[in-house]
Amino acid sequence: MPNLEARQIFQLPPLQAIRVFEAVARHLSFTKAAEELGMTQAAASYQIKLLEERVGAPLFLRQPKQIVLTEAGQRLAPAVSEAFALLSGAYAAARSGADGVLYVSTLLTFASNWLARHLGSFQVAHPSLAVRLDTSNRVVDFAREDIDIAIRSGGGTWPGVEVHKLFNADFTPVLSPKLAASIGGVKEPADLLRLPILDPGDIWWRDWFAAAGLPVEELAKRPGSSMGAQAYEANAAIAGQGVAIVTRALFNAELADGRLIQPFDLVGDDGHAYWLVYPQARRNVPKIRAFRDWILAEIARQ
Amino acid sequence: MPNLEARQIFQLPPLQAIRVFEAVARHLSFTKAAEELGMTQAAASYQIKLLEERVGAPLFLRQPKQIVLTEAGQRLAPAVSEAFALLSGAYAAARSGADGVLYVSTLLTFASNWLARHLGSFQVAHPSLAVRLDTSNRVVDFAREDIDIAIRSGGGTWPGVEVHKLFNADFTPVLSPKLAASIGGVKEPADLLRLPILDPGDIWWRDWFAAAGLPVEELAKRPGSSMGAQAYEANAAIAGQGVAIVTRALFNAELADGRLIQPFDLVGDDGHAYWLVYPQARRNVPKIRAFRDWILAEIARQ
DNA sequence: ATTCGGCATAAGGCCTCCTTATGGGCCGTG
DNA sequence: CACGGCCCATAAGGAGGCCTTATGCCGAAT
Repeated sequence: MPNLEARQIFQLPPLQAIRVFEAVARHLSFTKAAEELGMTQAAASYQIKLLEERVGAPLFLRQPKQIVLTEAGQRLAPAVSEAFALLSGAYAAARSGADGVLYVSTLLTFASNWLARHLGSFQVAHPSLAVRLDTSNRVVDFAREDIDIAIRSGGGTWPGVEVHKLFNADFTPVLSPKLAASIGGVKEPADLLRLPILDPGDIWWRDWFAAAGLPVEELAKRPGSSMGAQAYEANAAIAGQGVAIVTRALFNAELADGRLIQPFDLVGDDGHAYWLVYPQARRNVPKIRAFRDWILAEIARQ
Repeated sequence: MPNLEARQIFQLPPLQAIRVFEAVARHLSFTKAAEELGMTQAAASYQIKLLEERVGAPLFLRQPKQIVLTEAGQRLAPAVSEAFALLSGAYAAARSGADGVLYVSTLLTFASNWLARHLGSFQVAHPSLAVRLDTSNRVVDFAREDIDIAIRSGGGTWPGVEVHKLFNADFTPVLSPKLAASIGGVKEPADLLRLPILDPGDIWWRDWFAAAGLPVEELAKRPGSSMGAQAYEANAAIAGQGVAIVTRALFNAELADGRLIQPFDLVGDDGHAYWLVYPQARRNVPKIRAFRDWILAEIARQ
């Protein structure tokens, strides 16, 4: 394609030259301006000459001791300064303004059972960073949604994103102590068959049954009511309505204070895990680093 | 010198990228923006990516049918548009505004005896061009003074400037018919010795006396009162106060209407001339071309 | 299902823009 | 008055920013 930018070129000045002009007009010195811009005096001279040729008139009068603006230069200088002030202001705002809000896309269960409990310490550590949660189970596309960082579960293989494993998405049955007591305690896997199974259609149940040596076909007979999220089923379990199969890491608190008990050491693991992910290109963005460092440290503490 | 522009770089965005961003934000399309800027879509994509990396956040969400601004983009776009509007406005003003006034540095005599009589026709031809005369006999330095074009006399060899010869700075004695009649007419050069010589110290008188075969030492005896400009001496001559030595081209009107007469065909010429000069680099500036073309045509008409 | 519109990416080359080196003009000082 | 210092201009040379061409991918619409 031929270079057809002619029209543009006459509407807008060469921007690099304008930047130099702004500095020179401010200092009324090529040398000082060049210093400020981190370039040589010759480069500043070159750019000003360029701009003067484009404008069609000299912008500075070269006088012995110092330079002064010509009439054309005086016309140009104030507006240029103002324009640059605007630009740098907006640029700074876009940089740091965006740093003030962190958009996190997170899975339902993780949000309610992990984030909700720990986010407080992040806020304390980063009081100027507001976190906004986008809670849903879809896999967000960073190119299409305004999301900085996400929690996902799965195999940990997504293209173009940086991934950090948070914990394995293992699974094991849990229930309330009261429910267990109602049948005289849950001592061996087969005891579970005497209790309601929450979301028996979940593939985890089948895997765990198989691993525990229980008849998988039992599951199919059960009334299938899936609530769609571990958090809901766990709440049902806490309420004593049945046995749920959950990832322990998400229920540390309930298991610790006895609202839920894990009757068996047998833990299923299909290789999936919970991951922290964000675009590779943004790995050094301060707010993203802050959140990553915090969450990894928090996970490690458990 | 190491490239130390780091500080700058973080204060101001890459300007070329900003220019592209402005267009993309306006069109909400990489392709259309690239078209407007006279470049390829790939180039626009490249610049936006660059800017996004600098800002540290995506500026656009790439959605199937069209792109939309992210929050960071929305923060940036209005200010950028405004800044560019400012810039292009000021740039245009500096370009055309400077075109509206033509600064002419001119010699005293030329101003009063030639320009003053002809400038009217230039104004008629270029009503939007205001001419400002800077009348003095020094040689202006275009780099140091806010001057577009100048009239100089001399050898015609100045560096860095474009020169056009207007007419030779020849010289010959002139006087009022009345003064000539007062001694019964001026018929041969020696007759002049019976009349007052205006500015006898002028080197032109010596040259002309020598050429006319008159005794040069006569000049030294005369009371020397130099008024410093042909125009003044010519006025004195018109008033009948003596004989002045002047360049004919500057007194065409007086010679034509009889206020002055040129008694002898003998004309001195030291090789000097009147020149139109202006910086070579500005030879294509419209207002300079306009003035040059006009003055050369006007001179040729005589 | 295929095509089309739109953006992303890779590879390669040009040309802008910067650097180094040098010179000139003017001013202050010894 | 000469010399050194400061500042800008200019020339030559080189690196890299930026653009182009070519191609791929994705989603939408025919």
